[in-house]
Amino acid sequence: MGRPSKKEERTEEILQAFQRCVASYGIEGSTLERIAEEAGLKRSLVRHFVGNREELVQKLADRVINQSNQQWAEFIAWLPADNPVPVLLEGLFSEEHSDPESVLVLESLIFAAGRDPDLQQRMQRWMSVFTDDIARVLKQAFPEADEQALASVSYGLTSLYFNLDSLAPLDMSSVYRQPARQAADILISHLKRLDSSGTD
Amino acid sequence: MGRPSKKEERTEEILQAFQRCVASYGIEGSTLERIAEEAGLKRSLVRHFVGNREELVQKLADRVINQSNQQWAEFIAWLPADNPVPVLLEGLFSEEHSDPESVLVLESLIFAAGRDPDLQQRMQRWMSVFTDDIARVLKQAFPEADEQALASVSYGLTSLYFNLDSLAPLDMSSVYRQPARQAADILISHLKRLDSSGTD
DNA sequence: GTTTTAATTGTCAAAGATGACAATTAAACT
DNA sequence: AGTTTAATTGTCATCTTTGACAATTAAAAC
Repeated sequence: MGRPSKKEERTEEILQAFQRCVASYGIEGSTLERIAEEAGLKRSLVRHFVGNREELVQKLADRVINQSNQQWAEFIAWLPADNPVPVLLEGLFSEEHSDPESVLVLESLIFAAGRDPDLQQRMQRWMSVFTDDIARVLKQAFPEADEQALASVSYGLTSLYFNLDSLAPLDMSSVYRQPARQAADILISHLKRLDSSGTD
Repeated sequence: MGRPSKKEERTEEILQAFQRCVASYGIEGSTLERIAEEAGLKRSLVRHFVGNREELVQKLADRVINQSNQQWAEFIAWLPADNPVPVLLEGLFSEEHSDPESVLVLESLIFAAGRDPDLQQRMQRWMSVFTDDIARVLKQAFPEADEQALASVSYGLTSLYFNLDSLAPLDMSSVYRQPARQAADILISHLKRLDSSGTD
């Protein structure tokens, strides 16, 4: 009985609004007032549903990290067993699949990790999962390539991917997307050459 | 006559302190109070010498961009005419030459450029100079390589360089420096293969 | 319609950040 | 010593952000 709770939806709306704010103003620049306005709510409601500022940031981090982990895991699992590399590159560098906002939020979290040991550990792990998963896919496609080369190419792809979105505020993605993609191709072609057993 | 002015030194000290603050708290998180404390001065003095917050940010941007441009120009000019590429890579990826603080500040400026059209233009130009200069050096070393490949490798090196420093808050540079360096080598080796006239 | 539960609104005080300015002190020069 | 210039200190009013909580309204069950 009693009035039905909107806690879950509201929390979701608020965290989404927070995410948008962080993407354009950064964590420190996202005041409760701004978040509330972005969510179309009163500030009191933000506090009522999600808590104080500290909890808000904590929950945003949880949400973003979990969401990213999940989407990434799905993406990796969804890659075709047969010839995964071109699909991987498409997913990382095509305009349709790009999501600068999420990446900017993740970067803000990495930045904030500098003064939050807990967050630092989580983002370290998050980063490792990213490069390790890529390395695993590459290893499968190029089994003869040595581990160092695989690790380097994985890291290289990661750098190219993140850098592209971190330059989003400059509004030059149209200029840099193609070079990023081509640089990725070059890194991959290096593995192809190392691996003459190439099914690729 | 009269008491000698310390405006220049103080301004310098304040902007350096601001820079340190930005590197760990971001632009929005750098309050005048914090900057003053970091500089070992009273807040009134910060205002007295540099002006209000707006001017402070403006002058920081000027300083960082100009300083970066100048150091970069010197670095490029200082490269040996003979075999510049290995020295270029050393400068970009060796631990001794790394300066994460400056890069973090530049990234904060790029981030802030999202809501400041003026700054956006300046950072666009700054970014272009960076990649174009690298492309010029590579062009000289590999004259036969096609322009697209040169542009892609230049952008790739830039991404690897920036990403390495932007991960500084994670305190994993010791892990990622070598992969970054090796990925850079892979990109370069691609140009070598394209350019059989290689003096390199 | 009464009860119950929770969303929603509104307000107030405390803390933090900023801007402005008066008062004082320090370092030069004559 | 006196003058001049500017650094330095201190304070006050204002604005913003935040936290806390009371009062009201809305939606369900009975």
